[in-house]
Amino acid sequence: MHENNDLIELLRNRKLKATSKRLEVLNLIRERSSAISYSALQTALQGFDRVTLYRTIQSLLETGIIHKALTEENETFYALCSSNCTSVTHIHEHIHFTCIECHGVTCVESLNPIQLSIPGHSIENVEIAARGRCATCKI
Amino acid sequence: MHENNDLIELLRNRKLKATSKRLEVLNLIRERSSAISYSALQTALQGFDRVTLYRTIQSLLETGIIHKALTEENETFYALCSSNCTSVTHIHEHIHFTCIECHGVTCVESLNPIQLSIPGHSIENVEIAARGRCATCKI
DNA sequence: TCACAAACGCAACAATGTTGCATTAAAAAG
DNA sequence: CTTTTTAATGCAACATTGTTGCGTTTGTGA
Repeated sequence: MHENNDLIELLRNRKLKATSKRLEVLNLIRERSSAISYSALQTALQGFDRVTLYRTIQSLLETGIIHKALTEENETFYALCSSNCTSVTHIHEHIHFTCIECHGVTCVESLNPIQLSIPGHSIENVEIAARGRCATCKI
Repeated sequence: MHENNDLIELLRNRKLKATSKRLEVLNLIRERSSAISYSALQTALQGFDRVTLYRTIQSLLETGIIHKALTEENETFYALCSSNCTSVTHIHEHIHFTCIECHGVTCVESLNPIQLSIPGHSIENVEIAARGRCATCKI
C-alpha cells in the first residue's frame, strides 16, 4: 500500500482498524469521480468475501466515512463523505445526480442552498436526487 | 368489492386489466395517509403469491399509478401518484418525509417550489427526501 | 357466450441481507 | 520487539427480495 496514509488516519479517527480490506474498498471509492455501485464494488473486488464487503460497507457508513446516494435506480451507490462527517453528524448539502444516459451517479453541489420547511414538521436533514443528462452525455 | 370503480377506471386508463389482485394492492396503498413499505404490503397480503406482488408493483410503477418514495431507510416505500402521472410523465413536486421516531413515510407538499440548476447538466426531475419528526412525534 | 390476450401461481434460480462462530490480523501493552 | 487484547475476516448457513419461464386461470372485447 502506498499513498494510503490519509485513509489510514481517516479510519483510525473513527476507531476503526486500518485493515487491508477497508483500504481496498476506500481506494476504489475514492479513485473515481462518481459514486460507485454495489455491483461495481463486487466486481472490482474479486476474491473478497461477500460478508466482509457487507460489513465493511456497514462500518464505513456508520462512522460517516462514506454515504449512500439515493437514486431511483434499483442499485445502491456509495461515495465518500465530506471530511466533516462522523457517526453523529452525517449531513450533506450536495445533490446526487443520476445521468439517464450513462447511468453514472455523481455528487454535485447545489448553486443555491435548499431551504425547506414543512408545516408542523421538524426537519433534520434533506437529501436531493436529480435525474437528467450529465455534461458529457448532454450532446 | 365495493367502492373500487375509480380504481378500476384508473387501471383501465392505463390498459391494465382490473384484476382482484391489483385492486387489493391499490386499496391497501390508498387507504393509508402515508406511504406503505414493501414488507407491510406483504404482511397485509397473506396468501398472495410473491411473484404476483412483484409483478403487480412493477406494472403499477411503470404506468405511473404508484411511485417509489426515496428514503434513507433500507426498505422501499410506495405511494399513489398524483392523478396526472402516466408511464411517460411521472413527476412529483412533493417531498418524501421520513419520521425518525415512528418511521412513517409521507408525501408532503413543499411550500416553496424547489428550483435546481447544476452547471453543464440538464435536469429532468428532482426527488427530495427529508428526515425529521412528524407533527405527531414532535412532542 | 366465446376466444384471446393478459395476469396469475408455481417452480426455480440469482442477488443481496444478516447472524454466529472459529480463525486471523491489527493495535495496545509490556 | 514480543505478548496480549480486541477487532476484523472468512466460512457456513439461512432469510429476504429480485427475476424468469411456463402452464393455468381470469378479464375483456368480439
